[in-house]
Amino acid sequence: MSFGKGCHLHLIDGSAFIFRAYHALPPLTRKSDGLPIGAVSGFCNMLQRYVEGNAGGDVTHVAVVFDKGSHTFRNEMYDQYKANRDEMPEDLRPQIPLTRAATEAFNIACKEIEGFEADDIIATLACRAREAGGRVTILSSDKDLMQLVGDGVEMLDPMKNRRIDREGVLEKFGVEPDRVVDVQALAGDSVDNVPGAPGIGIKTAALLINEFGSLEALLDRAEEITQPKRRQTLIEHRAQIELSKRLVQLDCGMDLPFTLDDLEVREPEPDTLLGFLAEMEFRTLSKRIADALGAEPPVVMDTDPRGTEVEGPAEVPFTPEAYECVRDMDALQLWVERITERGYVAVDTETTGLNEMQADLVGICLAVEPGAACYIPVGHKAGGADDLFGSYALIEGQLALDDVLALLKPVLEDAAILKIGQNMKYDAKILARYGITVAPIDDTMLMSYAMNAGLHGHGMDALAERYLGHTPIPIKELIGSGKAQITFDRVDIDTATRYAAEDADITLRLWQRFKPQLHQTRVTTVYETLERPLVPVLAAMEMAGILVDRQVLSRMSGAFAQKMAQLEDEIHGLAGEKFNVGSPAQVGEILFERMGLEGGKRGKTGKYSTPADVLEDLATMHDLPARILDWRQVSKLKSTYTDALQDHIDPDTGRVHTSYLQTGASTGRLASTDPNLQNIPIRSEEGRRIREAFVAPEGKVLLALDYSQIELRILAHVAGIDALKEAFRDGQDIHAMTASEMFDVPMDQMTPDIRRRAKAINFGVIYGISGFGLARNLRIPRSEAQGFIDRYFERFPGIRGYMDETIGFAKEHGFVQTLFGRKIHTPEINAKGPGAGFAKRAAINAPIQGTAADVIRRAMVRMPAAIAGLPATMLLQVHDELLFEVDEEAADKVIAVAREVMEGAAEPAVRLDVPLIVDAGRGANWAQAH
DNA sequence: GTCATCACG
DNA sequence: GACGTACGTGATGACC
Repeated sequence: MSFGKGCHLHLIDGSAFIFRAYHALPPLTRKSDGLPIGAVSGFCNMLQRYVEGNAGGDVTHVAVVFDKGSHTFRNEMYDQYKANRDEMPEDLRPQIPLTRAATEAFNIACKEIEGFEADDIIATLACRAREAGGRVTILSSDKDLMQLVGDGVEMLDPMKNRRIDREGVLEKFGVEPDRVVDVQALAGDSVDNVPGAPGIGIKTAALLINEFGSLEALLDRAEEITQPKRRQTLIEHRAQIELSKRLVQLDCGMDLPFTLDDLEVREPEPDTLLGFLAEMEFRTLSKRIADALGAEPPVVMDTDPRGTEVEGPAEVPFTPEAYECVRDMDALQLWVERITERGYVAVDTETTGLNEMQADLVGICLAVEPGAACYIPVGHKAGGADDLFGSYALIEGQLALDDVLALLKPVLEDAAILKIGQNMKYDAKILARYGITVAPIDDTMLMSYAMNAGLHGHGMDALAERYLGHTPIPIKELIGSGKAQITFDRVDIDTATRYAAEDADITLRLWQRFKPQLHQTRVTTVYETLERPLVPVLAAMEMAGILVDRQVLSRMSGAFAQKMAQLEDEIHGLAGEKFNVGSPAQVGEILFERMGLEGGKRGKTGKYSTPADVLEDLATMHDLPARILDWRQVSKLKSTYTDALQDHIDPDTGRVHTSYLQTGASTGRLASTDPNLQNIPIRSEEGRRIREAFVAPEGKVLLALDYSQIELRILAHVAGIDALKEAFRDGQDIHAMTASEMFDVPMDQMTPDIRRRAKAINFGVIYGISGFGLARNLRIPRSEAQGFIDRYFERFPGIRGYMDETIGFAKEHGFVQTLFGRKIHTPEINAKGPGAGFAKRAAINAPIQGTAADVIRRAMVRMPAAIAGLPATMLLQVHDELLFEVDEEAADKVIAVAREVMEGAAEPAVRLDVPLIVDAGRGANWAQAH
């Protein structure tokens, strides 16, 4: 129904509801984890009473409106606005987002707009509804809203159940509703810290307004006032009074990203609502609402006295003995039928190792419902030590691998059957080597990451423990650890069945739990666009690998070994004794005790600390620390790169296959392991040469495309820094521009040193700058560094605001968000002590780093389709860079296509105020491509 | 296994 | 007024 005559709109002041609920109830906590939940409970009860009370009434549209952000346009006018408000109580803060979730669960429109008070949204909606000819009831007792009353707009105090109409307002303010702001402007408001006119309260104000007709008339004709004191006050404080009026005047003309029609009353969806209530563990309310909806009351988890969750009666217990070991094709066929009927299955593979390029399949597990899981052994072996040839033979009674795969392949590739895994990339890569392309997939690890990044890890053991109250069988119990470790194919089949099938069972249970939560926590888009589709892309990159020239590395290793030996002799000579240069403890001992150099600081283990910057300072006084630094550099390059990389060259492909952790970094960045190809040296000339070992095969070239200054560009956008935006749009040297602005040096007189300082500050801002950090980085006194920062904030206003808003948001919600909606939780943000400093800086950095990470993820997801048909393969991602291997002739074409994808990756979801620019290079090796 | 160090963005 | 600080990662060798 389109909103118009005959419609009745209810506007609920959500923030007022929350505070009422909070103060009305004792501090309840959720049993299972101690989460404070009192206000949410009260809030839900109020919503339920509201819904019951209006059943069958004439209300056609309704919205619950909340405040959002601590900084509003009123703070721009008057920085003291609401400045005397107490901090939100610690135990209320985590409940705030839950009240939003509660509103959604009741299927009531939930509205909030960053940087606006609920009152302004309510005012705008009320005005629009009135203009459209409808009726409005505002459920609140806030006197600030009384200015809206009249012409079909009423208020209702939900606590006292008292209507407030024109008479009610007259009674309270002594004037008509349209003059309420005038009275408030004069009387001020100590709660909101609106100054008003000193010495004038509501009574006097009403008297004056009624006499002169309006505030403006009163102020213009203030000379006519007979009482000298009053006259003087009004004349003297005219500006303050006018400011007060602007502060109390509600904004009826906001731009809203929704219409009245969007607020139409909707029936709650029983599953969603009851699911939410069960999650909150509200037993009584769940029952009441289930009755009202005519639905089954949900099972609410119960807890034991230690606070760990145990399953409610409806949960299926874990019974490893019940898992089926599939040993004949008929049994397997039955599983295929069960899966096909259901349309989804949890899958887990067991292999001989963790390297997907080398490991062999040992067995496959399937689960279709809690407790119903099977294990299909295909590669268990026995024999060995006592065997004449030291070889192993397949154990009897297992299905043939080929038969199993032939039967499962159609299921695993069936577009109508969802395959659920925990870290599905691993299983997909294994199965890919057996000719199976697993799709479509869901991944519980990624679901957990999308919902809870920053809160906890996302490995299966941690998730099972936390969400199922179950400790899985540790793999160590099967294969041992250390030197005595065996491979999974040597594990006894019955034992393997209990362990392996349990993993599939757990995965299925986690999936059932997480699936509805994605929506409730509003990360469905993140999961569906940034996580799920990335899995096959990363799998393909990892399997492609990059060609590494062993000879180049080996030669470098040799040269490094010589150099180290030389340096070692020199170092021992300078020190006058032999010691282990690789031992920081011994280095500290030599430098600070034997040689008596100044400035030794002990770390928490009591040993001297000898990091590079300390040694660099000492290097001005003595040759020894300088040589130690040289040694360390060479040692690092040799051990971590030229030696270790050779061990990672795959014997079959001759290439290096890294593994990307999609859930490794809380910000949304990837992490690379085994080996880490995201930290190959580039900054030092010597280290950079290691990149010459990363090569393209004959006839091909490597392409490197990297985003230029992406994090600074995102900062300019999110903090709304016009000067930075303009500089980026004009393609200026951003650090030089910053330097020019800060140090008043014209661009044509810029020196490298001034630019260097500005660059450090630009980066510092992204990291949540501190005077201490900048001072250390630039090696200048702390006071000077602080001066730079102050000037930066002065010259680029908006940065400060961004930082404060971000920290405020984190304190209120417990997380921050990227432009694409990724959540990064900041559980330490309300801690006190040094942890709070860390958390604040991390909170400032996370949306910037995370948005950049989202952008390149979007580019990666789109890339395969964009370069399909071109002779090109995407090989590596290094945070802001993508590396490709392409046929030489196609290089130009691929650069053009890939650049377009990368530069347009934010769109259409986000339209940045600054262009994203991608630089490209090509060459026979990675060093040249840069 | 933890710490210190250092490689990258 | 003191605290103790740049953000995010992974690999290595030393040492317990």
